[in-house]
Amino acid sequence: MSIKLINRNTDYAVQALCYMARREHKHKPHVTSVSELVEELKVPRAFIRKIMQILNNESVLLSKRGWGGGFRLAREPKKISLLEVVKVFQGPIKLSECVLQKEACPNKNNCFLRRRLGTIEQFINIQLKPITIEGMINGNSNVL
Amino acid sequence: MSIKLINRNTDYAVQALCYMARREHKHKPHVTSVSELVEELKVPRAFIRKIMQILNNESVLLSKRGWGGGFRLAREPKKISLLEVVKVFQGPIKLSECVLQKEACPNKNNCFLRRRLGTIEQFINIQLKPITIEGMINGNSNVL
DNA sequence: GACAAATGATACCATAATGGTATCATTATC
DNA sequence: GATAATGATACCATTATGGTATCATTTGTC
Repeated sequence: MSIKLINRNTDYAVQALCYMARREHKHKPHVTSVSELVEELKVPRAFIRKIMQILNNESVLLSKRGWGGGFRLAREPKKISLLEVVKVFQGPIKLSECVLQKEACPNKNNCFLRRRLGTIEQFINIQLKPITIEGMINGNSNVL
Repeated sequence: MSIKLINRNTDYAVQALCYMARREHKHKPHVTSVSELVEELKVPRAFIRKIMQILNNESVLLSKRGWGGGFRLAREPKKISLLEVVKVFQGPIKLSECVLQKEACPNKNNCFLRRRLGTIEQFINIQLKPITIEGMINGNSNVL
């Protein structure tokens, strides 16, 4: 029990995207199948499959069906951000939501708190946005 | 579905603590019963009761049993921080945990990511620490 | 065209976390 | 002793998370 920002979906998704980006770097137009991912990343087949389908629906990936099919990155790795992936699987980062219970907050404590949470929220977004798949496979931070 | 930093437990706890701090400010040694909180804050009785018990066990409150009993703040409002309350109900803020799946991360993407998450983690702690119950009832930020 | 290899869509399931209730025991005051 | 409070704890319902399974569809190869 501890607050977390990245769950298994997101984690696997990022791993898959990084793997595909590395692959693409070598042999240009590489189509990656779920089977390949399972072998390489040692992740549960059915689960990663669902994740890939979601990424496809969200236009992060392109898919090709049938024999020799699989997935490809829909964009350059430097144009896919961690923040985007997080949002796909865990929704937007809206820390302040929680405080406005049922009705709008009656006392202004909450409003004060909400401002502060807003600051944190903004910071997280700023920190995560510049982290791209490309940045991750190169291990450089771009910013830090 | 959206990432959140404060859940209902924490929210109710903060509301109760703020109420008690305000009360104490007027009539010095005020003992607050669960019944009073239920009336004032309109929160479910059994639930807030459990929350108060936890805060008591964690030395945020002192309790008095029997007739005329109830709870009092164990410390001055300015010495009770939001961060402390969050930790009691939601555990420490450890955003980086998630990434180190099962075994230690095999590739250094993760390590890079972890550093960045560490930065965010630190920021959240720095932002939340100076927010005290006193600060909240006065509506001033102390820092911002 | 038949077959096989892939994804598309979607329903399902198990476990844990969250939000909330209930009960019995104990303590303290009147 | 009655009553008003907390202490401890077990329980329950709903939702989120992590993961599986199934059937339909597409597509390349023979």
